[in-house]
Amino acid sequence: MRRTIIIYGIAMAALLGLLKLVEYKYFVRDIPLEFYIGVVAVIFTCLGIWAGLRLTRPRVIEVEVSGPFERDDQAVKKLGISKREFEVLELIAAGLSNQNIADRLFVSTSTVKTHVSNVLAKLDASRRTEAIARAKQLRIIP
Amino acid sequence: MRRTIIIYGIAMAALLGLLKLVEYKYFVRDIPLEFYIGVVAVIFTCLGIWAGLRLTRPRVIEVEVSGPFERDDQAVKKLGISKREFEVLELIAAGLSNQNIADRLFVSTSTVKTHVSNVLAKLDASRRTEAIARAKQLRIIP
DNA sequence: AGCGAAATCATCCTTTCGGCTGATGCGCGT
DNA sequence: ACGCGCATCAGCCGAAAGGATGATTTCGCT
Repeated sequence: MRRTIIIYGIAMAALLGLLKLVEYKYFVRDIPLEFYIGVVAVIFTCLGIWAGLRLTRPRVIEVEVSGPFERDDQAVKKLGISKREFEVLELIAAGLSNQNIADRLFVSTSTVKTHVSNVLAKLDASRRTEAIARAKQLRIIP
Repeated sequence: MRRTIIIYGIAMAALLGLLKLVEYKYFVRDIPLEFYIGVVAVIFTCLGIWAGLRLTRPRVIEVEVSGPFERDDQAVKKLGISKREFEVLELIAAGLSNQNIADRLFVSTSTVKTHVSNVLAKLDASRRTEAIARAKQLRIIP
């Protein structure tokens, strides 16, 4: 989150600087102001869309039909797995890498690694694939 | 979606019109260009965020039935996964490391790695966790 | 207001994985 | 006999994952 804001700020600053430069170097005054504004509008619209998507929490997905899968929340609680850790566990099971997870949850890979380590410890696993297998077995993921 | 685009277009046009108006009426040239640009950037960033969220909302996915599991041998054959490779895939899904698999199948880790690589390629995955997810989705493992 | 649990991030180090290349042996079918 | 698919093994390299530890921030609850 912080990172995105920073990146956004930098991009904004860079763009303004660039515009300033262009203005002085190439007599931008000759370009109609509307065009100028239009370019900025388009660029920032794109940035806005990007930022908006980035900032939005991953919509969970969920589906369920048929399968009589029912999460054993009891087990989750008993193992002491926190909410965030559980999210990470789900993404692991979805086949994402730490980097992928970090991007999706909008945190650093360090954080993801910490969560992963905690999950592994709590599930008594030493590999993520093992964690998936155990979690499935314990009925805490489909 | 269509409506969103229309609204967006109208908003953009209205804003540009407004700016033009302001420009002529109140000598906007006196206002520093940077400030001008900044305002536009902020406004369009917000619009971008709003539009982005609006445009990408509904993303519902599938499916799945989970009754008694039934392997889709068709899929396995279609993917060209050999017998041995399939064995390895099952052990991967069971959470074993390459070393574990090698021990269990009485072959070297080199062999296991080769099989794993082939499986990954055939499932179009780049991590074993991804392979597990895809295999599950394709109903070739439970 | 303050305590404790979560969540976040970082660094260092080791192990495991994955990609690539290349090689050998075996059975099967034309 | 020859080609072909499959299974087997090896070595190298870089990337990803895992373990250990410490620090800071945020947040819920009392």
